Amino acid sequence: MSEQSDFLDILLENHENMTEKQKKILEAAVETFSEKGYAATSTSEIAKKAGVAEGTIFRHYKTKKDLLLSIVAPTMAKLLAPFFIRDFNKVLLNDYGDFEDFLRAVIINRMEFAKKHMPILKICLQEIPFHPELKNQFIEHVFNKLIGRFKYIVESYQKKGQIIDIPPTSVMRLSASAIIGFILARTLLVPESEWDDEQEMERTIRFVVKGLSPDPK
Amino acid sequence: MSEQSDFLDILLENHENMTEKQKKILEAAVETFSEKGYAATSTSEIAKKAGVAEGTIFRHYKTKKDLLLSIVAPTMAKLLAPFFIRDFNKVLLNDYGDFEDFLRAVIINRMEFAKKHMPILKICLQEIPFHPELKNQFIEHVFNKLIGRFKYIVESYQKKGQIIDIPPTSVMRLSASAIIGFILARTLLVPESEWDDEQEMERTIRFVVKGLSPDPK
Amino acid sequence: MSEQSDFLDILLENHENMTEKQKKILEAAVETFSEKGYAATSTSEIAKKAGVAEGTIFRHYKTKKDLLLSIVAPTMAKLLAPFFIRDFNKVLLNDYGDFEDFLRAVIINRMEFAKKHMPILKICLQEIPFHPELKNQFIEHVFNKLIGRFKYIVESYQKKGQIIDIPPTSVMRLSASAIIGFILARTLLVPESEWDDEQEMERTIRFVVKGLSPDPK
Amino acid sequence: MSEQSDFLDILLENHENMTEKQKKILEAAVETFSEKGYAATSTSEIAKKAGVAEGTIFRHYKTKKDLLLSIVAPTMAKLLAPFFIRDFNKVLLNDYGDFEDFLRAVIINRMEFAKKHMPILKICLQEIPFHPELKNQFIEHVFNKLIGRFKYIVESYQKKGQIIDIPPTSVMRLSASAIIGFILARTLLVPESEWDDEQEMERTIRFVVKGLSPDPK
DNA sequence: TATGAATGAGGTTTCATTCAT
DNA sequence: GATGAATGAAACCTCATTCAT
Repeated sequence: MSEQSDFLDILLENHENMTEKQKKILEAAVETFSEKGYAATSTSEIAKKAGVAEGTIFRHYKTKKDLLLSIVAPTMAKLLAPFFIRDFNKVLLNDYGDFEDFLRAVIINRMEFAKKHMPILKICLQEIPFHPELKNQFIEHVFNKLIGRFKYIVESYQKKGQIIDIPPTSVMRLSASAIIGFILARTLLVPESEWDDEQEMERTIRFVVKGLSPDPK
Repeated sequence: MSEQSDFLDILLENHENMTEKQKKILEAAVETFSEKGYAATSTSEIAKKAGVAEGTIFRHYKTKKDLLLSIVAPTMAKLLAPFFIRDFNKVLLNDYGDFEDFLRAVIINRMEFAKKHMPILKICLQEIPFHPELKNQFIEHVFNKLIGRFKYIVESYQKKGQIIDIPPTSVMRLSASAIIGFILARTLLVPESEWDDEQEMERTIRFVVKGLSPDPK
Repeated sequence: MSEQSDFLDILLENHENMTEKQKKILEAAVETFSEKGYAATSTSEIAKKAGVAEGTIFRHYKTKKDLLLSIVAPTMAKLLAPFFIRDFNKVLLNDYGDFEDFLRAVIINRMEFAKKHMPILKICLQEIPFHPELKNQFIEHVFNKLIGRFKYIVESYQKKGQIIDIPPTSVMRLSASAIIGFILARTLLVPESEWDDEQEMERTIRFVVKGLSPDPK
Repeated sequence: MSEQSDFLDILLENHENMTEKQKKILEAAVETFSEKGYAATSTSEIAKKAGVAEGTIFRHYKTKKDLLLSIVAPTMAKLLAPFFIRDFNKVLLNDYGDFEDFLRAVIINRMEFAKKHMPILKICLQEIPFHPELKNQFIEHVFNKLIGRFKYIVESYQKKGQIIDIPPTSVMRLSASAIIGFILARTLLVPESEWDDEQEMERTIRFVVKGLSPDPK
């Protein structure tokens, strides 16, 4: 399954009846927003890149902001959170005995996801701070649901004595920092340099696992 | 020393001969760029907020981009890196025996710095990805110098057997992730909620220290 | 007979083969043109209000202007003048002895007409000044025919010594001003306030009759 | 005193500090709005006619609507009503014994006013029905004040036995219809034809005076 | 016949920048 | 140095109209 079609599958989940041109518009918008930022992108640029007339954009999206939301909102509401949660369920059902195995699965999974959807994720990251609606959507659909799931998982590992006894939110913050830092370092800072993926991942996992391990009695 | 004057001190280091109006322009620009993003901010808006005429901005800064650079560049070149390095020197001279003490000092120091200069840091974070000059400046003046310093420090602690034997860049990535994650969580995600600063900091320090500690032989 | 069907009857006089959609389009156009003015009304708005596709309008009316003309032209050519003339004939055939009786009949008749077709009349009033074709049509089909008829009637009353001996056009101007002023005051200025229709009409009739009565010898 | 400068005097009453270009914009806007209607006039057309850049319009008037209001509102608030009232005062102070003399003065005065400001009056007439703010302003600043004044005058003539004893509003309606009908016939319908101004005016005055005269006892 | 996606010209408005004062 | 009117290119958006289905 190619990245392209996968991306469209996701954005199309509820809009199967999408024109070819509309798809082109979405693709062009994602690419340009990601490269230059939302505010610095002009609709005429998107139209040109999509190979459509500028008016066509506004037939499908009432405003430029609408176009942004139609990219970011489903990414957060239907893509990020559900995927996350589904993965976590899978992870739980598989009943990884070790926190380490669980962490490894999550990192690999999210890493792949990030690689596939980097442009759209970059847009989210860049625009959420400037658009209160997006911020609210993020908190509601992503953050809160994430916390709920994570709390349950962490507590189960804490009961097993594999994680130190601190609030699950703190566990989440520390783990997420490491994972996101790993992804960002990988994709943004050193995109082409010497970087042993396998090794760095192992180092990250070891770091988190040891960092969160309980003190010996 | 008030935050205001401190901010201006920094941006003024090389431009002692700055008019009152110019200072007002800088302040207004920082505030607005931070709130709405560079591309979404109009110069007329800055002028209004600064209480100057629209033309006055262009008397001091040839273009709007110039204004951005005059905020971000010195922040990175003279503010971020030098401060960092100076602190590190202090830290080293004081010869903290424990890596833990060193880490604690760094976190407290950077935390204060971030609190004081949040708007300007937000601008950097948001705009660096879209402006190649800034990206280069960042890598050259901040990232590379940081790595140089850090490498030296990490290796000294590795020699003391307090840090696991992995590449200093990995140590830096893992530590920085935790610190930056701590700061972002503190300032962006939970700006007003229940958050025990002291405790969370201790948890973060413990996490990094344990996470980087060498395996027992 | 409902107002709706009556309206369509009139506009349909020569176009018996009008589809249901076409009727809907005409109704929607009349309503919207009247509310917002021709230039400020978009064809898509009409389409939406009529419940048809945007393209359907242009299947029946080559241009937007065509749509306007197809409303205004028949209203003037077949609706306004003929009705007027027919009434006048009736009036004359009945041979009202008194100018006063004649005037009363005209006012009542036109008042009812105006109430029934206010939107379409408003469109005519608003758009005639901006469209030379309409202006010509108005002068040719309404104004000139009206004058011809009126001249004959006025002269007959002048012969009877019931109207002062001034040019019929002046009589027409003065009478029309009073009648139109009456209708506008009634429909536009005081649409809901205290207004005794019966009494105001009597006052208007008395005003015109006395105003046009010959000087006593 | 030329019509041009007079017009600007009026619109400038409160804005003495108006750019030359701004005046040009106002003139061009009045001319074009009057000719083609507000909605059918483009700002680029106004700019071209005024000999300024399109942006210049929006430096002085935030929106196109603003430009309309800046023409119509003062015309109604400061021009129409006050002039009217001042004239009426003059008229009263001069203590015209006869209602006929009073009427003659009013007709002449308003006729001149209409001739001078026809374009701007046409704009008012055309646009008030489509803009609720304007409608309210008209009722508040023109209509209500007019009624107040007129009531007083009419009643004084009714006491003198020169006007029939009907409500002053009815007197006003009938008189205004005749005057406005006179002006419109003169300026719109027969702008160039054979029309003896002097005679038509006398006929109108006679018509109103006789039409409103009390019944002989 | 009816549709509605697509168009592109043109509409209103914004904005960085210039320049006479 | 400071102003703010002026600019004109370009931004976002609308709309009458066309055309493949």
